[in-house]
Amino acid sequence: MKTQLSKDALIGKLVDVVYDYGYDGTTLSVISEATGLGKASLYHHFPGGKEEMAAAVLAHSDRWGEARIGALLAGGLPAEQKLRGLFQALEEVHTRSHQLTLMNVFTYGAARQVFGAQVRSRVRAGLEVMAGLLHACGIPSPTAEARALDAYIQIEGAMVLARTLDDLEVFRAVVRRLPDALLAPPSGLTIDQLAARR
Amino acid sequence: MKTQLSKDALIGKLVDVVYDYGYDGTTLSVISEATGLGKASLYHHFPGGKEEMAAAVLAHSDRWGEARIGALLAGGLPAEQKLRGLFQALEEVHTRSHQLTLMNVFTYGAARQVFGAQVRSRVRAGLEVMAGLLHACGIPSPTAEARALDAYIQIEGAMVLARTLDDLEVFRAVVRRLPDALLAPPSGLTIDQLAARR
DNA sequence: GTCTATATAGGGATAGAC
DNA sequence: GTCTATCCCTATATAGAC
Repeated sequence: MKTQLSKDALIGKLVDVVYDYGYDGTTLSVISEATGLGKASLYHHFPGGKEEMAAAVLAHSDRWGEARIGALLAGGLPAEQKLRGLFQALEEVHTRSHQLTLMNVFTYGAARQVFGAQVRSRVRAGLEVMAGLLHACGIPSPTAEARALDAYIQIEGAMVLARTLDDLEVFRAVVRRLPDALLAPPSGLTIDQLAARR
Repeated sequence: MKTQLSKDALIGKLVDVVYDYGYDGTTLSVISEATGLGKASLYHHFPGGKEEMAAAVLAHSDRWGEARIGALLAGGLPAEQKLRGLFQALEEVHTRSHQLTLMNVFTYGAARQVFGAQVRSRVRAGLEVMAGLLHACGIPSPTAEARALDAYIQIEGAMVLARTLDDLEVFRAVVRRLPDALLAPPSGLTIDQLAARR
């Protein structure tokens, strides 16, 4: 058979594996089993081997961002709806309680040397996008940047706790309450009023 | 020579390596280089091999908790000082911007099967301790539990972002502002007033 | 308690048939 | 485009000398 799996489907499997096992834990044997392809076939698609496969995972994340988030930002919605849509998109891609993130796959060990800088620049770009949205929602500039960083911290932390406690709800609750918390007027609601809004 | 490195010092090296490389990335070669011991010597100290070495890292974390946190909790300080001391202890152990955490080493891939449940129970215990302290500080019970979970989320998330951005300050800022945020009266300060207190 | 040497398995990677 | 077979290297682990 020429093709059992489209390139996109192949990369999709790759993404799942990497986010389950981490970079070092993702062996060619694991990929082979997950995709149904032999090791040599994997090298046909990715001559650069494991490193190129990991790069494909990163590139997949980029494409997803450009498609899903880019379309959202380019659309005619008001800034607040864009921000809320962003968190909705986030909830859509994190569906398993275990499941790592870019930041928890590529920022330590062997992967850090190769991909650390790339991940950093993507995160920085993401922080700017979120701060920009908050600014467009009326949050003054220094506060907007601080809240964007806080948002990332809480998102990543929620994923870590969800994985550790094996409870996806931990992540969902945070993602759902964050938009209101971020959009609160600079001297508005108390943290508990915000928590009660969940 | 009989002993170049005490068992405690040996485990200390082990801890550093595991928190730098993750479970899969921590190879015996890396450990050997970090400790100056040959592989066979490592097996003398840990007959169970890599798994026992990882278990020693977990046990080290337990001992640290019992010593550093246990003493704090057993002491005669008021609850608020105990809580603040807890965050101070946290800042003491996280000294490098890269550096993983228990939750980011043992909760995925091969390690998850072996150590996932242990880490989960330790985190649950930690959550109870923190909620108990908050309760003792006058935070009513459902709020205390929610804030304890939020604290863990922000701590872990801050470590992830600090590692990704290679900036330890990200972590430090969160750890320093958290005590005030957690101790705020249930309908007290706004989130920005809290942020301004950093 | 540490070492050298070695056994065995699995990792990444390639050649070449189909 | 996928496979089988194979290569080399590293990983974990052990035996036995010192």
